[in-house]
Amino acid sequence: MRDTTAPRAAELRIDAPHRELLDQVLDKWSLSVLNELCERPCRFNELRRAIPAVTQKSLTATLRRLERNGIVERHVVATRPVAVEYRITPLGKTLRAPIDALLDWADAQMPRIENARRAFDATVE
Amino acid sequence: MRDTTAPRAAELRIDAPHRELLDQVLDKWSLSVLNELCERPCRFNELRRAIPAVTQKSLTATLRRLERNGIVERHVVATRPVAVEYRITPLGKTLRAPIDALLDWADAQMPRIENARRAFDATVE
DNA sequence: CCGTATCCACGCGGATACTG
DNA sequence: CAGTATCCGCGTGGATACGG
Repeated sequence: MRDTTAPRAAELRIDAPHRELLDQVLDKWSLSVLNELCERPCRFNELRRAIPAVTQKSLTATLRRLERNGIVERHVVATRPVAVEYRITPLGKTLRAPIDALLDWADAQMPRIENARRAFDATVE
Repeated sequence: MRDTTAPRAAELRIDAPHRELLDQVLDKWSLSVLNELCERPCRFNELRRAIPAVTQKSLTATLRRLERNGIVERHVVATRPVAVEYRITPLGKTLRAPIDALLDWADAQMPRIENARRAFDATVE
């Protein structure tokens, strides 16, 4: 919680580490992956099926990035062939609330946004 | 507001329009711009000075995108030379809360994230 | 099943120069 | 002052093929 008593704002600095973190955590496929893993642990190919548009390469990259940031865990079960299960971590769960806030915002404001886009596109034609 | 009465999760769909909207609103420079404009209306070059790392081209693009989505307004004062003032709109202000939630999360969890990164990088070396 | 390796196209964003 | 125009490198992400 940042200081809300300060009359001046300006303390809302978006520095490089912040930006980088948000980029890693909010990138193209992360939200979908997080969404799935918030419900249940998933195998790699379960995730692929749940998110049909993602390629294998991108899904691997997304999972590695989230793992590196401590958002998901990777569990390898040494069967033949191997089974790999991905789970959300406690740290990852703390991301749920702010992401939900963002998605709620998007849901709520989407009509106004679309109006604004139409209006803008009309003036520029 | 999504339906919070549903016991099941899985309703947290991230579809293409959602992703596109978030991409437009959370892109590389938008947070910094929004941050400035939440405090006060700004001229173009005021914004450049406030965000030294942004190029003219990128700042223009960011402002156009935000304007198109109804997040900021552009006011041209017909002096010589022209003055252009950018302001946040009421719609834009509704973005503040979810973005703050995200930045608060980043502030709070940054140490844990950095630990996770070090641990991960150590195992992979 | 769960990846890695390779190739390639495309678009973003920076640098620079110029204009009303 | 507030942009537009142009060029260009570089990373990201898709397609495809192969490996443990």
